[in-house]
Amino acid sequence: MKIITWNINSLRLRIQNVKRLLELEAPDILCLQETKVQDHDFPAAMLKSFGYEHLYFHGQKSYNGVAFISRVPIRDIHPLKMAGREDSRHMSGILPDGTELHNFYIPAGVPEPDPIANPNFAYKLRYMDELAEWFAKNRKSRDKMILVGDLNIAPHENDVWSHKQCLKVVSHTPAETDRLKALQKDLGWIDSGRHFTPMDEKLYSWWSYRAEDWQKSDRGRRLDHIWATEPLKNKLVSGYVVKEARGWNQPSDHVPVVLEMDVRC
DNA sequence: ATGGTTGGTTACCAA
Repeated sequence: MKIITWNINSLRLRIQNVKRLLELEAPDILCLQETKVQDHDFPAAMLKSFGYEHLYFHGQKSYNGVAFISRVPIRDIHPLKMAGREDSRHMSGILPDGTELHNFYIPAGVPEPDPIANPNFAYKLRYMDELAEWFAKNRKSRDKMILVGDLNIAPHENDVWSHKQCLKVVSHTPAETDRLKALQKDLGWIDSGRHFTPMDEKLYSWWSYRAEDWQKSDRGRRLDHIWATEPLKNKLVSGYVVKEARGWNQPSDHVPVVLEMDVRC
């Protein structure tokens, strides 16, 4: 089974990029964030024509929005709402083998990393706190689960281009990285990105639109993640990012993150 | 210290 997560930053604008990824990587399930499309405008016919029959989406106007583009049916689709808001930032479902799949778009929280001056950052911290509470209360480390998404946090030193210069930049502040690491530790989640790429190697999934040349400056961050719980550990086969997607026509600022597992779905 | 770009919507907000 191959699962991909991708912040598409408008599904309708980048439907041809989605087609290209599906042809290139042929995932069983593509998990999207920032679809920016309401459910009645979701490009279902187009995605079905790409060979993906099972579509699940939870969108809203202009912002946010998550989806599963799948070759296999996913049951018990369910959105979680955090921090007292109705944002379309999560959906979960159960795969045919019983694994629970969670797809998150965690608030970016920009621009200043100050919860008093910046309500967006306060929302992000509260979202993280409630997320940790929800998993602690409702799930166990022995549950077969995969968690993917744009978590908007680069937890480790080599998940950003400069640890020192990013410490006060939203996505790499201790308030955020401590919370993400605690969430990971609680249920013993395995970070597949770092399972397959050593900690001392730079690994990014996002490059800003604002760089003159994203490749040359290479000021990336690893904001997108795929985690798995312990029962799936010995099934993990490979994990990588599709960096070339950042160079496609009208690219998303995020690239797809891939996990392959030795599991039939 | 600042501005740099993009997308959705349609005058700015979110990232």
